[in-house]
Amino acid sequence: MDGGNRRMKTPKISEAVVRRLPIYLRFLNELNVKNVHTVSSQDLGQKLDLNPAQIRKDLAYFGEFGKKGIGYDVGYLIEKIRQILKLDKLIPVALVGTGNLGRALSNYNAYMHDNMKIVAVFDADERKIGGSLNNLTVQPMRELGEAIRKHQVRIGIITVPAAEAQNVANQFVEAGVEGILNFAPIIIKVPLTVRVHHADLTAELQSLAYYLEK
Amino acid sequence: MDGGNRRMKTPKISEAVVRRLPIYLRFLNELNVKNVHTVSSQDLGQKLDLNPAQIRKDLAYFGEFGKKGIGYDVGYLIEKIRQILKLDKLIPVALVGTGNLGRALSNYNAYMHDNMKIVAVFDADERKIGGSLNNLTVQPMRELGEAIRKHQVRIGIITVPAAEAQNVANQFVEAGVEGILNFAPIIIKVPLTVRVHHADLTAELQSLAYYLEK
DNA sequence: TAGATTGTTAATCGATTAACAATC
DNA sequence: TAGATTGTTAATCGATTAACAATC
Repeated sequence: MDGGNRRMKTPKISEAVVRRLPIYLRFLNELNVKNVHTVSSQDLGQKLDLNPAQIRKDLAYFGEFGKKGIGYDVGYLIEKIRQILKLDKLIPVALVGTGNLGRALSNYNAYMHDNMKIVAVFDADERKIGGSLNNLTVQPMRELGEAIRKHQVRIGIITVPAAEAQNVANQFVEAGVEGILNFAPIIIKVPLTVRVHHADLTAELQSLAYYLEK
Repeated sequence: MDGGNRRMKTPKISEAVVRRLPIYLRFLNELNVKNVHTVSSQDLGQKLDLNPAQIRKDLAYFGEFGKKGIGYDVGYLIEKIRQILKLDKLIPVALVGTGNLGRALSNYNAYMHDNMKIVAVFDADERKIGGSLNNLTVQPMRELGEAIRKHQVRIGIITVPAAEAQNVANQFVEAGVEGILNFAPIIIKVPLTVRVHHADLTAELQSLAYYLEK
């Protein structure tokens, strides 16, 4: 289902593991800012509400980054996780949909995500086109393909209404995007070669309701 | 770790199951709008990229909602899932942080989430106070406790910078909120009686990078 | 009746946690 | 050396999927 084992550099990393790496990275960056140079799986587990054994196991999938009896060097581990997540080189990102959510994300992005950079923004609404968003000019949808190829965009973000999301996804795929982060409340269909993550804010909120008393 | 088995109405429902219920609900609502009256686990699985057996099993935790040989009645299943998720009665929600993300969510909310309603919004920035957000007036933080009690707010949404998130969470907890949806990129600590969901947009995006080729 | 599809049990698969030898 | 902590194996736990009797 994976289409053959690429380079077999890593055996078979589960999604759960990959999703925890950014969490580790973020906390390590905090430690780094505070000039903390060493951290144990114990410390990490405590702060992140995770089992220390799990953290060690997660990291061990990718190499031996720690020192027995000591722990992990913060700077070194940051470097390694950034490599694993491919955040050690610039990843150009495009965004479609310049509503509140789109604007929120491009601000977020402007200073938060090391090496992921929104390089083009699009909107289907003629009135929004030509407007400015975080130093970028909002472009019409018809320019999407060309702009994506020109900037070598690898990841697309969808912040449009559900009814338009599949259409936008198709255009992203057509233009050669490798990954999509979809905020529209709908399951979009793409070829197996394209990875989709679904940030489902409504589902997040509704599932929270389940845990209310009575 | 759960503090005893409450009413034992349901045996022990996993988080994974609960997170899928809103997905089912949303698609069922779409069918309902299209006047589709019956749906099979097969159909659902196809549209939602899930195994039909899993869908049947998920639903079976809560009762026998289908008819053998026929499938599920769309309207009836909607009603049942809404009950399970406690969306059959109004759930008042408060939001702290009226930046782009906060504004995006309150718009979203205004028309999307059946029976979850943002009834109060707050900001720490004096300049934002008194402003209007989706028919609500932005209130200062000092009014949070009183407003939450007055409106019987049960869920709090945090859309403030990481540095302030724990503080806001504390105030939510203090005021008696039962669940928190946290958008700040930090793990917040709350008593076990309060449920926290973490919508980690940065992590979502960064983990996507892992799946890029090369 | 024949065909379809549920609810549920059993089988499989995968992820988390515990335990501990290795070693800094 | 004694204490601490990793990397890793084994044990446990939990979730997904397959299979099928029941039945509409």
